[in-house]
Amino acid sequence: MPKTKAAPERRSGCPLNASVEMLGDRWSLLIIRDMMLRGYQTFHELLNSDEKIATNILADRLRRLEEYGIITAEPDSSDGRKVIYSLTPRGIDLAPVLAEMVLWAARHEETGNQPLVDEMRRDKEQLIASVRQKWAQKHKSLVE
Amino acid sequence: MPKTKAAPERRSGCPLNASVEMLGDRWSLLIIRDMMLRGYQTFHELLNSDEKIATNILADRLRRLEEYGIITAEPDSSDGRKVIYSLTPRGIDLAPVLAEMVLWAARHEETGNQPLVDEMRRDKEQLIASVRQKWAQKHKSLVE
DNA sequence: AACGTTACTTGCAAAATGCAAGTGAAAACG
DNA sequence: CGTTTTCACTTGCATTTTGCAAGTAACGTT
Repeated sequence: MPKTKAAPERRSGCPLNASVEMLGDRWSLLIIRDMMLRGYQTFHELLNSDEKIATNILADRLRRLEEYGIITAEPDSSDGRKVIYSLTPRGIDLAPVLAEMVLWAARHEETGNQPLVDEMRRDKEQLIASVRQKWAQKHKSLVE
Repeated sequence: MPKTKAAPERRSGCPLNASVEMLGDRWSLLIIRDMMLRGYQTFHELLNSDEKIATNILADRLRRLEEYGIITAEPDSSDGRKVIYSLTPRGIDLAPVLAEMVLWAARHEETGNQPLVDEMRRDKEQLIASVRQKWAQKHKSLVE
């Protein structure tokens, strides 16, 4: 299995630094959240995020996430204009990171999206498992 | 006189967005890593991170992390030049987030700091517990 | 008093971000 | 068929953030 391709020079070899260089900005994890939890798969859908990302930034982040092997971009077979973005196994593996970040913020701060938080709190492992399963089905349906 | 905390209007109410707005940059989590795992507590120590942060950025991030209640800044009682930065309970609660980010990067990519990764893999909960305990002692020793 | 430490600040160039408008290809409509 | 709409971007430009080098004020050491 190919790991990452010739990586741009990292500031250090620490794995946390690797994560931060790939995901440490104000948008990447929100895009992954929308794909993972809301099932968004097109540029247009991702533009409608609650946080109102700009089109050039979204295009840039999708390009970077693809480079990092976190998502894939494939032309839609039934609509030549559309591009279907999908999480790779590597992207799906970010579910625990997202879960811990949601729980951390919710623990100390008044935030919205209480249903999500409650579900995370109630059974984090179960939710992560269901995300994996949902995406397994999505990949299957894209092939069929 | 410290700046008044102005209500930092959030882009959305999602708890993940709250986390990202507080921690979503290339330095904050690395600073927290150095405090949590290496026990760094002064400006000078934090400057010696593997990733070579600039002094103005470090000062700015420490200010922000304090505003968010993730760390505290107290003058050193035995050396008037020094400021002792400490993780608050809220900061310590970031241990699971750090752990998952380390494990994610290590799972799919060649990175260094293998001892840390191995320890995380072997027993994540145990490591998080030991971080909590280490910091409990540190707080006690600061009071005594 | 002179000198080194410590925790910053300041000035400035470079890069990243954000907004508005535009582009080109494909689909949908009439 | 021609026109309009949808879609996934790109481009231009102003603003903000970052990064580097240098400076500074307070304290501690000798």
